[in-house]
Amino acid sequence: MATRTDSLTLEVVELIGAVVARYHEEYDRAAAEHSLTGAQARVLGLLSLEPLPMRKIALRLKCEPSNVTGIIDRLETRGLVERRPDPADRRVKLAAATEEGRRTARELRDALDFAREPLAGLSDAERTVLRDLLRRMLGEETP
Amino acid sequence: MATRTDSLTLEVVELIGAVVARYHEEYDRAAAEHSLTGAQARVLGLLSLEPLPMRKIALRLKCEPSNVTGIIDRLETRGLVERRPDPADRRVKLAAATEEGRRTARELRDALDFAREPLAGLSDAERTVLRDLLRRMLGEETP
DNA sequence: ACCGATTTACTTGACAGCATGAAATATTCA
DNA sequence: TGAATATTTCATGCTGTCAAGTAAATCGGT
Repeated sequence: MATRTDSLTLEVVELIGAVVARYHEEYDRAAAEHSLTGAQARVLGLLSLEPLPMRKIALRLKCEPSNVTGIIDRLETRGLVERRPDPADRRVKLAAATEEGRRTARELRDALDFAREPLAGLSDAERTVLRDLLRRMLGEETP
Repeated sequence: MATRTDSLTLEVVELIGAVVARYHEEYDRAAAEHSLTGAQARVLGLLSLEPLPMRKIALRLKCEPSNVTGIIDRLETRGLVERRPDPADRRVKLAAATEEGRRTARELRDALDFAREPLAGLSDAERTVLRDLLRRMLGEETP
């Protein structure tokens, strides 16, 4: 298709690349302020909502379960996360954020300027348009 | 500010997170098809446009120069990149894509479906709107 | 114009984190 | 009992940082 060579599409792709870079910068910067890596911050964010079995963390991160072991190890060492047995299945271990972990996750969310700064210049109407375009891009038809 | 708690903004931020995840999936998948890591693919893409001194690669990647040494080492081992002296300054080494490197970079770009698939559902008018919104988000006022 | 001190470019080595894959253990389920 | 599942451990490779080292350019004072 002509899609690839068309200059408008190329520019949009380039802009998306810039957004991706910016997103990571902000995310890693916010994480580093709490001496966390990006991966640790991401997992802590997940666990601040609900405890999860290791297996499901791996699914969300799209990585091997053996990798999650190490990430949870580091968070656990720092007292941000704890492992609990799952009463329903003694094979699984639930990773849960501790009180301190939840607090850190909250501070992390608050420190993430990405939500505020770049979007601040857009009106509500523009954000709605952007939301709908992104939804369509991602193939989730507007419900 | 109310910006953070407003649900429209939150949804847009979440969608951007999804775009970021999708972007990486596609990028890493395309790179893996050529047995390259994401970082290697990124550097090869840069060098396929023009040779660059190690220092500038580090600037573009926002990482330490010592890190670039290893990435270029691996690409050089595979014959995709070569180091050349800079005639103007004997301290600097220019990394340049070889013929095979440029070919791989081209195949990589062609295999990157991100440009086609998610944008394919959008009309030209919609892409223009998206482009302008992204530009404003990134703070580059439309020239 | 020269020379020593500083700065710049790159590399090396040590170390931590993320990621994979294979093998081991414990538990569940058919 | 035997197959499947959840987690961990181990070996390995890549990315990233930082500190130290080498080589080359540049600057300032004479």
